[in-house]
Amino acid sequence: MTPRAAGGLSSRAPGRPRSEQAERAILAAALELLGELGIAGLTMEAVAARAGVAKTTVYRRWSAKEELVLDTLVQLKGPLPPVPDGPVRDVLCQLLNQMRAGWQRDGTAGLIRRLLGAADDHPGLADEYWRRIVSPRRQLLQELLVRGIAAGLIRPDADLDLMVEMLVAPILLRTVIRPAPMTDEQVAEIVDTVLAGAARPLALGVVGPATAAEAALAG
Amino acid sequence: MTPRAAGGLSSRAPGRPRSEQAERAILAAALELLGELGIAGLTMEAVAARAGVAKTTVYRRWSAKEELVLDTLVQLKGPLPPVPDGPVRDVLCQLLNQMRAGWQRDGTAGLIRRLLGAADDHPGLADEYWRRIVSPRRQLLQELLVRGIAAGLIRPDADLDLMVEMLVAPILLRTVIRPAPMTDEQVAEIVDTVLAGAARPLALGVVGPATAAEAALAG
DNA sequence: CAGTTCCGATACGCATCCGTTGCGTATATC
DNA sequence: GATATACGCAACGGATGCGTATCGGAACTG
Repeated sequence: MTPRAAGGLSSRAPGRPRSEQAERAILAAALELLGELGIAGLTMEAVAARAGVAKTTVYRRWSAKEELVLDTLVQLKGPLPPVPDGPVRDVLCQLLNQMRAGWQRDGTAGLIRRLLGAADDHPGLADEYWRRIVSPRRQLLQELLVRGIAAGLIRPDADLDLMVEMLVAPILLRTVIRPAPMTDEQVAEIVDTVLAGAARPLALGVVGPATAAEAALAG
Repeated sequence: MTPRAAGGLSSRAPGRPRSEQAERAILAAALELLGELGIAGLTMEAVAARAGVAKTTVYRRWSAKEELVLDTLVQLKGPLPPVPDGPVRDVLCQLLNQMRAGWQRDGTAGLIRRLLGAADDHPGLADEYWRRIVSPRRQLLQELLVRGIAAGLIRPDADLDLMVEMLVAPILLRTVIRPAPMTDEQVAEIVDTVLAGAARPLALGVVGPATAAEAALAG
């Protein structure tokens, strides 16, 4: 589509070149407005205004609103944080606190809430976000849990998918779904709880006596 | 406002009375459309059409769209399910599976996602939903955990708020945020994990040796 | 300088939706 | 029957937003 893609070596295309600064400004403005107003609330006029650019300049690059929104989300990916070395338990705390900080930054929580609400209108967008951003980080946690199995910290037949969700979901709830304060100690509490549960041989042996005591107390 | 509120005993207000059937049809249609299209997508014309009613009939009862939406949500409350008797662990499984079934019914998940996305536009609506629907059920779970403390199943200084969220959040994630299959066994797994973590005296004694073993393995 | 493309500004056509109004008809009380 | 209200239908004014079109000027190539 773009003439720039064709001319690799020789002469550039004739005419005034497109301003790359305008392109960056448009994407930045779109990202902001996306978090503030959501997909439905975002308007091309507002994007152009905040970017300090005429509406025609936006439409010259993205022929429709949905294309702009998709490119805006794609630029979000960011590099995966490197996995630090150390005991699995401490690394888990560290990574989860990192996620928490990310969700609490700026308007990130609002942006994710907006995307959730619009997931049914634009399934492609939500899938893209999940594929590019969520899945890799989830994969990373899961590999960490595998290390935990090797270290004898987690029983080998544990449901790792479920464990990852038990680690992430409470933090997601307190940062994105229903923002509320959350301390490092609480994150550690979550990690220790999940690890304690994953170390348990098969549950019934542990829960049995307690419920028996309770039954005796109730009866 | 309504003349019906004034005339308690004697004569009814003059003129043709309002159709209560139309009122029910409007609320039902609004609820459906709210789940399908969200607050922003819901239009008064669509509500009237689906209810089989003229638009004026809607505006005669609710003077604006937001008022209709609020009344639509309020009718959702439904009675709190009675707390069954039995061992805390089993009752927890039962209640959580009940919540899971509720979220998986019909378009409930979509409705909640829509509300989440619109929470920033209409903070009053989200608060109302939380106050009327979420909080009572959360309170119920918390009281159940108090019973668990009395039974010696949970250590007395446990963070009950956090525990409730650790129980609910993973289910919320798999039913509302990112719908995926979930079995009764997985719900039980969550309950047992959280209970195992809450029984632990103070964590460090349990995690210590495992990380030590891991450190020996890594070094 | 000639040719080409980008840019900003403005205006437009088209569609959607909110909330209102007018009118003829239906259903109630006195 | 007189009166008062609700109902369905249709149309309207006002606002918003998408995507397009036009125009003068700016930037870059040969």
